[in-house]
Amino acid sequence: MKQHECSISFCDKCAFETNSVFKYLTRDEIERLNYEKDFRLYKRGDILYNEGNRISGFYCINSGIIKVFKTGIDGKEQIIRFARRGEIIAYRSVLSNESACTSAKVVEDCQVCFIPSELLIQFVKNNPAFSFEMIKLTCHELAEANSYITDIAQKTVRERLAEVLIQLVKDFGIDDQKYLRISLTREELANIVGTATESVIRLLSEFKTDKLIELNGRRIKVLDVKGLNKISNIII
Amino acid sequence: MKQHECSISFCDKCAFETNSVFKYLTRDEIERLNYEKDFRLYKRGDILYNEGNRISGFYCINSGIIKVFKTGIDGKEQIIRFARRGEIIAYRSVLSNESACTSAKVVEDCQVCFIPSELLIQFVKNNPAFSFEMIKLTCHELAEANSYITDIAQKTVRERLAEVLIQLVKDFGIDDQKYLRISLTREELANIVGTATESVIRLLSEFKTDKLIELNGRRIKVLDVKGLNKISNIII
DNA sequence: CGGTACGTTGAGTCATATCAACCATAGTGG
DNA sequence: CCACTATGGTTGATATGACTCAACGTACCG
Repeated sequence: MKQHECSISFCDKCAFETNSVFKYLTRDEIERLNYEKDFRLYKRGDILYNEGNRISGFYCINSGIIKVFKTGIDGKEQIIRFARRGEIIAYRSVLSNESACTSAKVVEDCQVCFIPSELLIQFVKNNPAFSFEMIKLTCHELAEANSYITDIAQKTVRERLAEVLIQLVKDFGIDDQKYLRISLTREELANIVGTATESVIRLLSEFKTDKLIELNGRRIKVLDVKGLNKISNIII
Repeated sequence: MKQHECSISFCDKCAFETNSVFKYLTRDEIERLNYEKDFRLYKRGDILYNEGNRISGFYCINSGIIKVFKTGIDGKEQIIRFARRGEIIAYRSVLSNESACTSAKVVEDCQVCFIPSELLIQFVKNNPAFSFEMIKLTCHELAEANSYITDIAQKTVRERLAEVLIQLVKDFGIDDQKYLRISLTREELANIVGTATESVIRLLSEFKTDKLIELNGRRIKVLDVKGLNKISNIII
């Protein structure tokens, strides 16, 4: 878990570029944020915090990708969500003043800002507009979580894998060669879907046979989003 | 979906008795709440609102039990949570100004108060203490949802059913004869666990054989919480 | 009394997990 | 430079948990 100090663009610039919740802070508040934040670099595999940790602040991601997960039976990870540029993690534990109920690990090398707990609490308590946005953010995550519960409970692994691929396309996009802009190990994919690594491998190669995707090691080329949608049985 | 008007104790009294979020409102605010709320009665099976509805307010439960669920493949319900005395539902949709992402149906006859959207939004925008409590509430639900995702993804149906029974004991308690204070159909149990009705029936009768529970129609007597805990493989 | 909703049981099937073996790749250290 | 190890990917064989389908029992209700 290496950390390096270095400089980064001011928070106000970043907040507007990324459309983050910090957009709703006042000029003074964002100055304080800028002053008190701690800029850090992390490499793939680094852990930001672990389930059960009492944490003294939360993180805003400037670049890179973080996975947020819970650890279940015999250490198997269940990935809850990914966080990328402009998104914040660990704010839940700060706000409810509980120890972390998830862990966070770097998927793609990251630049993040660490922000002390007190600051978030003060902003929430003093700035109603910001507070309202935080509520919306949390509500949004809650809606997603509920819908994921329904999916996992009712859909087959095949349907869920197709859905996860579509979701990854929506969240991270594809490059000009149609390659997904996030690359995960088979095990990580399995830990999103909630299945065994071998099942992911088999299903991916089925999708490949059906010309829905192409595989190049860890890189996935998405050929037929409509086809995947059909498989995933998305409820509108 | 029958509704009746009638009188009920003032909100301030109720809020303190039930320890609800409304405890954090000012005297003036709770007066307004009291004045603008609409008291209603619902019977088992009544629907408060449906997924996709645009709703003009939210509900505070005074007595009875409501199930909040999402509708999945071919109409199968996935129960997300229950709400009981002092708890509020549908606030998520109000706050994020989206149509409902769940439905709500009465499990045990209810007295509820219907509160117009504007009121909640005003309270949240003007009362930081209340707003902070709303954030905590949402964060708490989020933590529970995340942990349920992990459970469904990683545990067997048997483990989950045991866990659900324990959770129901925690939430609703047992009477002096050790009967669970909520009675659900087998199908409803299945819709919490995320499985088929028949599977619940078979597993319940296994639990009965193993002297963990006793069954009397819809009523469940919980004999051995420790045993259920062991089966459920609870992660501390 | 028939109707409807719920509960139960058995049999058969299938998706998915598990176990095991093997390959590819990259990094490490002597 | 090569053996060594770790990590990730793949495939096949096998086991089994859980679902589906179907039949039937039970109980309440108008």
